[in-house]
Amino acid sequence: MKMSKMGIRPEKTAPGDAEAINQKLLIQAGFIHQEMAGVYTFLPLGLRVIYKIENIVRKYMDEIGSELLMPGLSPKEYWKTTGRLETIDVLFKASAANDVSLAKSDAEYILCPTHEDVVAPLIQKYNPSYKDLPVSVYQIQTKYRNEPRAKSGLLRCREFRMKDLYSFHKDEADLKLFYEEAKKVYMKVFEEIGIGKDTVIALASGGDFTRDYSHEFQTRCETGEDTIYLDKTTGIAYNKEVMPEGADTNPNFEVFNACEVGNIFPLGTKFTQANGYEYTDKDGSKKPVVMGSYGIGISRMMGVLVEKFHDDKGIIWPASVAPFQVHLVDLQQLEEAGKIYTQLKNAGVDSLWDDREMSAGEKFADADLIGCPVRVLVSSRSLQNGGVEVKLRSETESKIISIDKLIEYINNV
RNA sequence: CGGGGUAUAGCGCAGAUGGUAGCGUGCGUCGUUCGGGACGACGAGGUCGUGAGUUCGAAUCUCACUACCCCGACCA
Repeated sequence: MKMSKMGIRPEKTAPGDAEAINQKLLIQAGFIHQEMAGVYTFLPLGLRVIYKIENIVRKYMDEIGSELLMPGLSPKEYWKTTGRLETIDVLFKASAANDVSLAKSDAEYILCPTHEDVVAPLIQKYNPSYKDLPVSVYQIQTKYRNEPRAKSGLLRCREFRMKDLYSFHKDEADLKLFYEEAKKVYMKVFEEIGIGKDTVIALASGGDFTRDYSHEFQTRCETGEDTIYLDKTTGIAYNKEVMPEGADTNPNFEVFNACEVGNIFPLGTKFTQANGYEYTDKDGSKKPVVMGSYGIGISRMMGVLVEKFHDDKGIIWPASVAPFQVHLVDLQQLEEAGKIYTQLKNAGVDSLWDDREMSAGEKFADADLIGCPVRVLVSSRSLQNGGVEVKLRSETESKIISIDKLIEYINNV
């Protein structure tokens, strides 16, 4: 992508009222634009990161479920059926009553905060028999939750991207099998994104979903809003919310801040029973379907990555989710820059080509701010020295690489 | 929803005791520069969050409202 045609440019200063580092850097670098508290536009750079994260998630979720897409807008009746119209206090309700064309209508809809209530009747319709189970579906979709206090940039939004997967089983034992498999697949996702070693599975409250524990995927992060207690002998992690008083003085626990990037719930029959979803077993008897739900916060993940991976100059994206692999800096509008851009493109390397007429310092500053893994600098000086100058965002030293070895170099980074 | 803070040019900010708004940056034109946010000259850009009130006169004082940020409560 040519930077001159991106339609968005980095700011020289960070927003004055932002405190969270992800909010400051993502806005300053031009990844997101705030529309309201907790509601953001994903700008070209930001959308690319969202897609990168989503595609990694998608790749692994395809191993355990099939993708579909449910609507963000849903009929109120689904939520009445499950009783959650009253119990979820962050529901956004959409009204059509003031639309002249529907003058007398008092129809009210729900902007979905999650989809258990929508997916259960859907799956019920197509999967009546023991032969159909287990079955699982997922989607990557925009959620709406009227958080009483949106904050910290992408960490806590009122509109956000989420992957949610739902599984349906004949019994608790089968759910348990799937549930454990889902944990493993989740960890693969986090490993590929680059936070595998820093992510633990913590026992947490099941909320009003279940009296059992739910399991949170918590990524170590100094600015994270959750506190995790890791039992050093058993290796089991707990969210502070389920810890008894006094545990923080117990030396057997390692205590650290973390940010929740995923949460999985054994739902039991709460949603299926509310809908009267029973399958017909082999012997002809009716039995309640057992359900689980599994979420990953896509847009929050983007925020967490910035919280974790940055320095005083800007973002340092993990290569797997960087908006571009290469930031091509062209200091003098050289013809070679265009050739290199095409060469990279033909080799399947995404690059952001800074073709703007600006000073070198500004281009370097923007490259550091945006945070692509590899900076490739082409200038009359670099050409004189035998090629292009490459520098990793995570390092300070640069070196000259001949143009014909550039692709090979990048592929080995 | 409680507590605190903020709201002035695209962005970042300054404007004591009331007198009709300024700096930096960015933007436009010209010239000089050209490898870590270059320099000079000229220029464009603001109903000072909204609405009332006090006053001859309000960015400034009073009240109400709204929005945003932070702490707390909440977070299926």
